[in-house]
Amino acid sequence: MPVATRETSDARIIAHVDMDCFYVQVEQRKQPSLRGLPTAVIQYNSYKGGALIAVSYEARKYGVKRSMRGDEAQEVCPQIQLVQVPVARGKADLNTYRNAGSEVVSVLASKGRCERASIDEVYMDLTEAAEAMLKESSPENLDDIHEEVLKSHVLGLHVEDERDAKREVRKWLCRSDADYHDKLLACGAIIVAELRMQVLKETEFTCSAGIAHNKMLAKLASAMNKPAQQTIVPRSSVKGLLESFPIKKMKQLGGKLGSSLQSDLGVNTVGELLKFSEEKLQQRYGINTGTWLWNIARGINGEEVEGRLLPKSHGSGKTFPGPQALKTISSVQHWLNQLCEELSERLQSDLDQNKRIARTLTLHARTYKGDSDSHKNFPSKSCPLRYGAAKIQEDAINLFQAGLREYIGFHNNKSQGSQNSSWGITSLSVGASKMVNIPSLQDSSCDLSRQGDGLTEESPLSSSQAFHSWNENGTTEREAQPEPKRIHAIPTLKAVVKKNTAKEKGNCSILELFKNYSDQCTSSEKQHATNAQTGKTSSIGSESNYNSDSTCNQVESLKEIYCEAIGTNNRGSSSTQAVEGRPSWSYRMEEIDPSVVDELPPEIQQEFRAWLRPLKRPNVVKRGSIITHYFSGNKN
DNA sequence: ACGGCTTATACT
DNA sequence: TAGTATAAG
Repeated sequence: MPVATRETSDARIIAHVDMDCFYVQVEQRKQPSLRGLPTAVIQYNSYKGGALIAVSYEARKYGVKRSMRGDEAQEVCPQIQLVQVPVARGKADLNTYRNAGSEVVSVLASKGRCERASIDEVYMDLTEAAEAMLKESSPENLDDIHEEVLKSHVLGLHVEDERDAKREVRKWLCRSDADYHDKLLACGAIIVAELRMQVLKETEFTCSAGIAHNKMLAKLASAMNKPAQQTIVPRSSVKGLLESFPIKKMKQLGGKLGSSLQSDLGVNTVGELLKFSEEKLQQRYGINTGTWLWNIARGINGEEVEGRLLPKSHGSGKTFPGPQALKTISSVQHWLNQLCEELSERLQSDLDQNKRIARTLTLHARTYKGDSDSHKNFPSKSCPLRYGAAKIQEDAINLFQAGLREYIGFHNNKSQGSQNSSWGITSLSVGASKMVNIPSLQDSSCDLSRQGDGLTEESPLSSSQAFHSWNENGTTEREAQPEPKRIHAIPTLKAVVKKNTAKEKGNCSILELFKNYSDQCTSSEKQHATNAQTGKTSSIGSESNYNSDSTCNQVESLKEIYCEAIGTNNRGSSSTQAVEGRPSWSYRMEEIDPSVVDELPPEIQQEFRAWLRPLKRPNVVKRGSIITHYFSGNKN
């Protein structure tokens, strides 16, 4: 029977795919003679030989690092091949890399839900694919496992002798006493190896990957063995992995937050985070961040793979460091024109290929910060976006002027008409955001499955025309236009909760537990939930006694909620409605006393707690306020 | 005041 | 909402 799991449970199979020194590979494909040579991609050759933005693994052996200048790189590695980023309109042009990234995504998207995490990284949810594979042939029966799979690294698997590695990995993959999670992981690893080979074949790019039960662990793993390798994270290895893992290397903790963890809490490894209660972390870092930290310390991460193959915004920018700072309106005008041209071009391709438009134009600028006392930043400004390079340019310069007036007003002094020196712009950028699909050209089938083909799809004229007619009589009256049907502008909290609550398939220890539990806990019908409980049930959950009526009731209600969410009581579709009005639920999650979870068997308490907890909560209460402290439940 | 350029997200 | 700040690579 098809079983369901909530996505926040760790029965998922998640992969993180990370292209190896991607820009270098793109250049090496363009210029194959560079293959195998120490190579780096640089931009702006002028100052100290340009800045490195990607370094091949051959070059890394010589100590070449990103964030070296070209000159520096040549000192440590004289043979290094330096390739320049393409330049257009006087600025770096990353389009070739963007397009190459899209090539990769469209290969990967054939196999499962993909989230484009950056130009060269993708998350995949392979749960369904892995389950399907496991269903028809468990890896234990697989004689024919490809070399690439055997080259996987399995965390926590000890291989005495390197030469035995593949044999050991095969044994791990095929061992018949593997638990369900490990078998699914094995299937995931097989799928990922296939995908990586397919990427290589179709794009000539190598990549590395991590296969784990959630995004955080998958991401961690993909970086552990590079290039062109994959790493598996069995559940049993998580604790040991995180224990000594440097906190600053965790995603999201590389900046100030991570530093604060170190200096304020004295936490240098993820393991050391375990010492702090959830409340303590919430009190210090806010409700969401606190809970997030508490979870990642335990290897728990319920974030979903988004299913998004296209970027949510486009931007074009350039810096004008130090002496090159722009000091006249006309120089700003010039550069804004360049940036807007590029932006407009990219918006037009996006429209042609993906049938969507951007609705907001944003301008950012920076001024030098050094000496002047008033620490005021140049304000960002935005306005409705009108298509066409000329219009974007016009709007952008107006935004700039508006920002400048404000900036000068705050800053201090008298404006010198147009010439001079109370300001200097060190960075300019324009961005387009709030992408929405165009109703008329959007076919009714689900776009997600088609997005990957955007590149190959072709009907530029028709799409432009459709757009223009839609847009025709209202550049300013845009709001009066009929709204595109399937706008999902901002995911509301409700939507998030819904996604996390109503869910699909898989298998889960909780479900199994409840099966057993209801077998023994006589009544499976809720009306009889008040049945007298005898000591018999305690055989499940250690010594804990389910002897209080209310506890039993609540445990029953947990069960109902769980069954509801996974659609065993109702069809999956009804659960959508259940979240909005909850007509079909007998209990609300928030009515459950959290302490009943303590009564559950220890092995699933953590899982259930993660499951009960909404992914995000509105951050209403001020950080560290008395109120938070006062109402925070007690957990050890 | 240089590592440049892009993107995403959380907070307010 | 718009605008700011943080983070990543």
